[in-house]
Amino acid sequence: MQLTDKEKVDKEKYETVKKIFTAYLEKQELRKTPERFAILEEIYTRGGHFDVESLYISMKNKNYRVSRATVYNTLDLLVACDLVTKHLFGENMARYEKSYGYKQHDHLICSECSKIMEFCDPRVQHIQNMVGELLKFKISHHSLVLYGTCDDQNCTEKQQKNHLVSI
Amino acid sequence: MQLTDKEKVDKEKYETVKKIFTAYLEKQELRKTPERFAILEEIYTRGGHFDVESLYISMKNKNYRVSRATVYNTLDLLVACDLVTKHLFGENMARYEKSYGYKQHDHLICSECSKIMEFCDPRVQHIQNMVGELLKFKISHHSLVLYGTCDDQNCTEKQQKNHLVSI
DNA sequence: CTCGGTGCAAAGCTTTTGCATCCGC
DNA sequence: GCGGATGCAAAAGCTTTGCACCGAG
Repeated sequence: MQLTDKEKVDKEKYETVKKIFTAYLEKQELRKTPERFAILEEIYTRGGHFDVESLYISMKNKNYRVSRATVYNTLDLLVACDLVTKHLFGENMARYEKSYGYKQHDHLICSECSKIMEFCDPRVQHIQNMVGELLKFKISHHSLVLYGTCDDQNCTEKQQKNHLVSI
Repeated sequence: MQLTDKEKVDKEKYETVKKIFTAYLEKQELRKTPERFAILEEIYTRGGHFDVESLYISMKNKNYRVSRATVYNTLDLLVACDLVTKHLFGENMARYEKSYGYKQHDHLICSECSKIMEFCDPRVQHIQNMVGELLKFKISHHSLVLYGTCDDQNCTEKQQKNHLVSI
């Protein structure tokens, strides 16, 4: 079977994160189970932001035998070793995002069509450093989300939730 | 009964927000029910951040007959007319905060003891404006939360969740 | 009098937990 | 083979919904 360029890149990236995850599991004396790697692979070969249920469904659709419990458990491990980032975008549900090899960024969400966009601004880091020093906090990470409505022609049409696009 | 200075200020502030809420209800052609005002009063006479359950319990303890459904419904209205702000601080539960007469601020949360602190930095507003223009979004609001650990002597002792302090 | 709002309880949804079984080490 | 990890299902926790009744306009 022929792979597209994008699929090749994803596959290579997966090989790298697999090594990182393996090292993490060994250091923490956790077992290298096939489920854990299957979940990591699924995350790194699919695109953009996702929630637990859609990841679970994707794997079920591929006839992979996993349980929600294992998905939740593995996501916690992946967040702990910085391969995945967890977001709470004002919904009552967590969203996740692969984070290895992607530069730090923040999010902008359309309240109408739920489109998610990303942006970088170094000032966020400056604020984080300054406020941490001022209030004597060791800041580990931050979450900046801008909420608004986008200009998209399509926006008002597709009011469907969970329709996600990244730039 | 004698009121303290702080209680007087709270009472005066409540009179103001009561007018704002009344105007909002009239404009939206919603009914001015006693429950709605009782909830508003409870919020503006108690301090800091709160969650739905603690607000509900507070009112129950005062023998006020309310239902959780009404609390949720009224909070939505108060958020809609900008008298209350809703936050999702990375817990699976919403936190609320009275917002009339308080200047815009962002939050800093201690991952160990759940202490919540507040800070202001005008650069956040600048970032919001710039990014909105750049990506063609009409930004309505934002959420910036810094996560870390505080220096407090007490911090590691009181690992209890939900212990909140504001500055 | 009308019908929007309320209280109560049941249902919904995401996430966590308990337990028997499985399999990495 | 031991003990951590898994799958499944049940439970937990926050929020929403359905329905009969109440009361604001």
